[in-house]
Amino acid sequence: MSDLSIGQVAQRFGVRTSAIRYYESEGLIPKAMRRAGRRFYEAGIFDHLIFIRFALRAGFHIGEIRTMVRGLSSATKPGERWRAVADKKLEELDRQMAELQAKKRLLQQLVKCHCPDLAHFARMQRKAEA
Amino acid sequence: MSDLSIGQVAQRFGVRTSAIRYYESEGLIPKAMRRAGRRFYEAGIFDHLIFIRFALRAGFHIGEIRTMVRGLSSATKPGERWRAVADKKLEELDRQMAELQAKKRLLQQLVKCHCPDLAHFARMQRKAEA
DNA sequence: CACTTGCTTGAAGCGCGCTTGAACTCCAAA
DNA sequence: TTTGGAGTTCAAGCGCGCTTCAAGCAAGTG
Repeated sequence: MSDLSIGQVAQRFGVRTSAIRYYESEGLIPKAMRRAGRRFYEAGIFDHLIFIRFALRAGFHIGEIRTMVRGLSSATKPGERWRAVADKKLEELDRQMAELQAKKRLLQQLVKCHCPDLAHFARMQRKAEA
Repeated sequence: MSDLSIGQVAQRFGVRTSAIRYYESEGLIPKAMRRAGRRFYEAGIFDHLIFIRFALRAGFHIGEIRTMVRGLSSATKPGERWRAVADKKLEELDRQMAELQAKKRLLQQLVKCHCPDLAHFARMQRKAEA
């Protein structure tokens, strides 16, 4: 049988075995078949892993990924259902962008101010707040 | 005496007492004077708290803030020493921005693809990687 | 047979900015 | 007096995406 052990899958894909077991425990990949208690995988597992890697890189959390792959057995096409999730995530990323911009603005204040001491800085802040 | 208890400071500034104790334990604010074992503060404490709040909002970690306030007793002006730290943080924020942009690009792929199933998505990904 | 290697499970650890809890002290009001 | 509220310290908890550890089992090799 050309089935792969968890170690082989992990090595080929470039993750640790612990990660794969974790994905299984979290329901991101189907339960592997067992032989003598050990997990064995068919080539299709890589499709799942590719999706997980993609989704993590795109900023999805484990729970969101679970939601996306759980729906795989449903009638509608994955692409359709994923779009809604992706759109929400895009909004979230935009919020994070705005936060980063806000931080940059603050930092530029700090760079501009040649503060002689804490009290001076605090007065400046209080003025800015008001 | 018009000194403030930790509860009064916390309420006026809008944080919990536990946060103030934590800042003290981490060396972000000077050790408060004690009366019968309890902390009492002068008005100057707010300058410190304002700086901490500002720095946290700007994305600094506790350790970085400690570095910034520890240097307060040094000869050079705070503004001067802070600038170097702020510049490094600005670079870090730019890296984070780039990461966010990368995530957005990935998400847009997902939105564009009307994937009929996982295998289709995986093939697409493999092609994109190559 | 022993030994090694890779696997199994469940539980605990990580970093970080606090919060929460347990067990205690101190002071003021009823 | 007793009750309550606010303070003290130290230790543990949180979330999250795994990793690491402990203790043991299965299969192949000498």
